[in-house]
Amino acid sequence: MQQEEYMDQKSLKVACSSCNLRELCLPVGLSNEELGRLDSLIAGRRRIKRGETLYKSGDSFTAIYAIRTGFFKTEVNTPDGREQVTGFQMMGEIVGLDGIVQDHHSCNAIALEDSEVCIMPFDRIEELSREFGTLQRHIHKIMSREIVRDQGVMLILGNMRADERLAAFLMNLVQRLHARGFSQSEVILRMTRKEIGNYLGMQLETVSRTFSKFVDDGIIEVNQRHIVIKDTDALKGLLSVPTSFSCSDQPQ
Amino acid sequence: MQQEEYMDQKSLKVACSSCNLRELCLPVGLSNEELGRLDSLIAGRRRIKRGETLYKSGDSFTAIYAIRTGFFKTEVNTPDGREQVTGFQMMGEIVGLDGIVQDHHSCNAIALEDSEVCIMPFDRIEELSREFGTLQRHIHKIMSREIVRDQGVMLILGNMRADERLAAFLMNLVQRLHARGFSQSEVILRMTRKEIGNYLGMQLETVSRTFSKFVDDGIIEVNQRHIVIKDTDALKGLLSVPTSFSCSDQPQ
DNA sequence: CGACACCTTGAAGAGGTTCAAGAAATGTGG
DNA sequence: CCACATTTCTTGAACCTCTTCAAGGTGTCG
Repeated sequence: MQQEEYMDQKSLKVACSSCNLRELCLPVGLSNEELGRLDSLIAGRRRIKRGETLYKSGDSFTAIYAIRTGFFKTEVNTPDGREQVTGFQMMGEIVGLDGIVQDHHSCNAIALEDSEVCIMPFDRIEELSREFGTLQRHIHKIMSREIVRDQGVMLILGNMRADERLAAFLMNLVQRLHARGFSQSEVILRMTRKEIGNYLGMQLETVSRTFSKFVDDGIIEVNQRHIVIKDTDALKGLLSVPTSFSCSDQPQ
Repeated sequence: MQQEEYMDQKSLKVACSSCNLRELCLPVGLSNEELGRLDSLIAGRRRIKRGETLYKSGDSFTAIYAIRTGFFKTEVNTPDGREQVTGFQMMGEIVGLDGIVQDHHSCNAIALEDSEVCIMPFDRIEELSREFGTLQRHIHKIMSREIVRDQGVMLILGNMRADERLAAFLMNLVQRLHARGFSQSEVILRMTRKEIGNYLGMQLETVSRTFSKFVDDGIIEVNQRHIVIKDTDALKGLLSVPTSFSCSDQPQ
């Protein structure tokens, strides 16, 4: 099942220095020399098919992963069968940081579409971090960003009503996609209503109904998973807070 | 207002090596030599009176703080006046990690009782981290622990009903206090019903009512902020998940 | 001792859940 | 490539948990 398809490093040119995500991923702000050294940090790549797990709760922690292509969700499970989606991750984003503290992962990372990740062994990261202050600082920022993102999710879950939650979710998604060169007003959702609802602390029926309400209000168009945002201001207005508060994206 | 009461480092013996929290705080697992060097990491201490802020959203980030005595809450604010309590921190725990990513803090840290913290300038931490792999790893674990804790809060906010949330909150609090040598069955709450409610995504009236229900069921005794847990199993039973899932505490 | 913040409890109401049914899309195997 | 099974999505209606509004009680601090 979990056949690890490690790629030959040379033949597939696994290199941050030539990756078109280098502005979004780990290497941000590194010098050319540092960037060259960084390439040695990638142990290889791995393809994960839709529905398969990159890692799951309890797996021993060895590496963090940079998403090259595709889309993931992370979820925590409880022994009594409940689960909570803790985030959706797209290309250029890093997953796996949850595993550091216990040397085992504490959540599952599941591909929502066929995906590919760069494998970055964590000892190697720590090693290089001791050498390069820039990389060290960058790793710290990535972890801090995750903490700040989580604060934003708590705000959504603790303070907002259904329509505000969904508006915040959509705005956040579109913003992150826009930073990657995609449309500011269109999204193809990679997750089901159920997964959205679980993430936002509501039932799938409520998600569906709220989408329908947005359509009635002329704010969006919905065709299954294809969402067109017709009135961005109205969507922002539902939050009445700057759209940055729950941004999982690279700020600096 | 924000008069920074830096203490003389020598006169007050600001030293991890002689701190009675060293088993819970930063120095965990360091050798004696490392521990000696670590002392140089503490730039001093600061006292924060009840109600005052250690740092607030927008403050420039210079240091993280180890709580020596007292109790804090962290909260994020939105421009439209809403706020969300993102955590309660007690002695031996670290606050301030939210500031790394933007070089400015993204939340407020407010003392819920007269408190004292150790100031640990972050450049100094990064410097020493490059030297000591043990410290480096430890910093990474602290940040990862915060991420895992936040996942637990998301689970509470996204999946649980009022009574489950409050039970989880109480269990978590008591557990962390127990690890610090306090009673396993008694707590003096340092926060108001309103703050508990805000943290748990419910109204203060619901918190109050749920406490009353627990009392009726013989699970706890309540005298204002003094809580006695009479039936730990019943409290755990309300969760039906191991009590570790939302633990903000030092696992390893 | 009085002012203020905090807590409790009741009653009415709203937002969201749950249950149910049907429609649409997707995937599978022949 | 089509037919069938399965998953996903939408919508309705009843119900329930939690919120909101209100009032009174309790504790605390100057």
